[in-house]
Amino acid sequence: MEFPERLRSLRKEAQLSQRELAERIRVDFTYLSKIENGRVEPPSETVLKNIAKELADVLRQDKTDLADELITLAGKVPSDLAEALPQAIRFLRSIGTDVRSPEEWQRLIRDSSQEQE
Amino acid sequence: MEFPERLRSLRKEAQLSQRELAERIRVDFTYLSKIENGRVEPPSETVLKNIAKELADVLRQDKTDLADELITLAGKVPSDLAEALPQAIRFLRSIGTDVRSPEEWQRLIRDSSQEQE
DNA sequence: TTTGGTGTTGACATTCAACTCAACATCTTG
DNA sequence: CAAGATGTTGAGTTGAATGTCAACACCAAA
Repeated sequence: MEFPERLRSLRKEAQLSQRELAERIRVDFTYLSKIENGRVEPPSETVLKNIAKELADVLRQDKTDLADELITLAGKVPSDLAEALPQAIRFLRSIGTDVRSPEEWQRLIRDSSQEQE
Repeated sequence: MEFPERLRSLRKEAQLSQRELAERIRVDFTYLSKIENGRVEPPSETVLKNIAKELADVLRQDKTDLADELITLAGKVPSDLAEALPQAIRFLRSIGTDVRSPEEWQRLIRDSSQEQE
């Protein structure tokens, strides 16, 4: 699911109108509408975090996890994670991972989940 | 070493003047000066890649590696890597890595280098 | 001492992300 | 139908990112 649909889905799950959610996160509600319709780019990390906070609150989910989901779905990199990334890239290269290949990540996920069986 | 000094160092290593490098990457040479003096933010990923290409060419280094070094030093995330990142985050979480902790990355690097001994 | 090569600076230009605002459409329920 | 709640759209705003341009300073060699 892409970002706009995911956001709308979460908002409805939380049973909030665009106006309600928008007021809580202090943006104009018409902006939310455009976001949910993909008429504009996903919002800033700040707004995404605010959204995640409110929704996680209502839905009793983990705030950080939800923020990361939304931020990465939005095609961005959580800024605090970005700070750790130079290290991360070096590490992944050192173990021979092609850090640019989603397929390879898929494979790693499969491998690691099998280890736990 | 921070980005500005690293860039100047590489440029000198390649024995290029600011004007020479700037012309090759098609930006104004005064912009390079400001970058090397930290008077402005590091340039866009596009410019960084162009810089990496020229310098890697002269210095006979790997273009992608140099680009990644410069881009991450500049506090940015290589855009093609960013695309793989949602997968990456899920994987790293699945094996219990705190993806926000540079110290943890350090530890992983140490561990993996020991494995190879 | 002036000339050519180099680097620095301040002021400005341009573009774009990230919104707001006013107006309108639609839905629904008494 | 009327009226409140909800959602959509187009046009405009604003500040930050990403540069350019003109001017000047420095230095080494001819």
